[in-house]
Amino acid sequence: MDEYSTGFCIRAGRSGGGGTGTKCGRWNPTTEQVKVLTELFRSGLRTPSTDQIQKISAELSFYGKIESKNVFYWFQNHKARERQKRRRVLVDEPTHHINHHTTKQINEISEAERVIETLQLFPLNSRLFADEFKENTAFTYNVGMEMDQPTLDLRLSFV
Amino acid sequence: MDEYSTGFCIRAGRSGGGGTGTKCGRWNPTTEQVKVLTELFRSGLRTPSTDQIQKISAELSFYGKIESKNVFYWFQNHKARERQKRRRVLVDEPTHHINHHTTKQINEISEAERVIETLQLFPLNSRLFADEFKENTAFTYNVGMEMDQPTLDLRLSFV
DNA sequence: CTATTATGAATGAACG
DNA sequence: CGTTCATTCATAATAG
Repeated sequence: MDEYSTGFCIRAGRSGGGGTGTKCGRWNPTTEQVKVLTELFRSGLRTPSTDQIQKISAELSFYGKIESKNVFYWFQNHKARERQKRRRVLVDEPTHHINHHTTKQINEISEAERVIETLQLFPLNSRLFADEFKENTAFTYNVGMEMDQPTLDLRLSFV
Repeated sequence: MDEYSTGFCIRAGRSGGGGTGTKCGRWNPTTEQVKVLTELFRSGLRTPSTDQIQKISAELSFYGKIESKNVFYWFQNHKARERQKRRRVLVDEPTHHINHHTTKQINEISEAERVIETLQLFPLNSRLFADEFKENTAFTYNVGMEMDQPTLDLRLSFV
């Protein structure tokens, strides 16, 4: 239809040789990776700094191939889509209906959002994650604590 | 359940022809424009001066609607992302023995940057690009400077 | 297989 | 300049 399809994405293509399912297409996060990322997001982390991104990436690499940019995009997209949805709800909801039950967890997020502002560094530990690999052991989220990492400066430009 | 219909504001229908009226939305560069810009960037141009921007914009306007600020932003973004990308890869790719290769490339670029600093003007040959796509051939105008400037061919071995 | 959805990736624009 | 936001493109995943 449209001709403006710049289509120049990473065309993995079958680079002669083994096509061992090496789908160099796009990153396909594992369940565990998504789980961790989602947890971080729910904890309030919205825009991790470069340092954070790299640490997160490093930790998540335990579960499978991953790059920093994947983490970067993941948060970028999640935040954007969160806003997108919220926005749609607002638009979809004229000034008529006073309250709706569609605004349920949105409030939660707003709440958590504030909490993370002072999050120093998540205690990501490969061993830790490995242990809870399959077990649904509640995450040991020592948000305010540091394991053995020195108080890393991790301030978001909050106000 | 998602039926995003944020479809207001035409989707840049500036397909060559009457690009008139197409004013909403953001600039959607044509492949030709991107190609030229990329070429310039690869030639070492990183922060074009106002004059350069003006001329580049003028040149690219042949391929479609474009403003100076688009060119300005394009270079800003491209440079920033190139750097960002390099930085990530640097920290993100420990599996590879990164000799001084990376550094070498950087130096090369710095060098090229210096070179382009004196790049008088457009080393582009419009006809070349046009020829590659359609038949917009007949199209020999000079970027606003003297027409004594012979059509330089800055073609790189790339593409 | 084709159509739809979910989401990774890209990038124009702009902010601090 | 580095970072952030918004829209859009492309494609893996999944429904039909």
